[in-house]
Amino acid sequence: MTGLGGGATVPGVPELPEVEVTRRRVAPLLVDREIATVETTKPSGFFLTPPATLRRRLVGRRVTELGRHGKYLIGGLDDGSRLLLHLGMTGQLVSASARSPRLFRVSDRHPMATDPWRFAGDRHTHLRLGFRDLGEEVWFRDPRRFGRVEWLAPGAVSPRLAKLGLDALVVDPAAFCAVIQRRRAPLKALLLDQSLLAGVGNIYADEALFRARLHPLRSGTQLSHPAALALLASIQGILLEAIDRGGTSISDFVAPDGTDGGFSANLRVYQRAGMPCLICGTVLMRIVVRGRSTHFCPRCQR
DNA sequence: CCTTGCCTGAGG
DNA sequence: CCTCAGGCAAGG
Repeated sequence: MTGLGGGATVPGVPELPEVEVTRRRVAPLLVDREIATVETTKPSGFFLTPPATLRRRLVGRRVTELGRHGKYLIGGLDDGSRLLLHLGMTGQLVSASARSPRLFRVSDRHPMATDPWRFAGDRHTHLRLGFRDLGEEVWFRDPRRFGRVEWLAPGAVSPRLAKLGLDALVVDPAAFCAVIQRRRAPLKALLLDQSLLAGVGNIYADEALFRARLHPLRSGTQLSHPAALALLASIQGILLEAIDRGGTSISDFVAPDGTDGGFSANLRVYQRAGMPCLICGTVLMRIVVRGRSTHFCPRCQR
């Protein structure tokens, strides 16, 4: 998923599609199962809820559902409490058993597919959930620990969730236009703002702006209604495409043969600065907006 | 240095 | 309320 390629340059940051693909793959393992064991690493910023508390609250609970809002996974438990998971930059959920640890991967060509053992039981696995009557466990690995785990009491309001805007796949066109067209900030900044629209990260923001032919520094207020509608269509289109592909952007590895596993073939501007635009041949540019790398075609995107 | 999310402080 | 710079966390 990330940092595994040793020299790969495409960051495999989980955004909405990767989180949704993870949700779909993990849900069958969790839902309607009773949590029997909870193992963690020592307390750290990764645990918004201390490991000991987590253990006490989760053991014996049955998982009723696994939902998603933006980049957050939300596990529902049978006592009305919830378990919040955020994959951060390098988080991944792994299905594992003593017999055959297996990674929830996004590509059959991923090196993890042929070498799953390298991920078994290493020091980066911070949360392990075991279930009654099920050999397989669900592991949360996260080498950089930008990910987060939080237990929410029944009825508790999570400030993190409360701040989120509508999910990028759920928001309707009118609501999107209303929120984006009255903001003066650059479109790139607006798309990254999780309180406006939840789920879009750096990669898909750049790709969506390119497909909508909009300059990342354009102000939201400068968007016509049709342009705003087109932008939302681009965003949702690329997110759905990515989900269909299995969340390709989750990979940032270099395959044994030196290729990148096909990931960058799906990217038209992200990390392609200095290369020719696939549409017009103009050299693609990289600028920094809000401290984030931003890639675009100066000719196609106005 | 690079990434995300969160926070605070400085300004409009 | 809105915008934006800067810092933090973490590791390769």
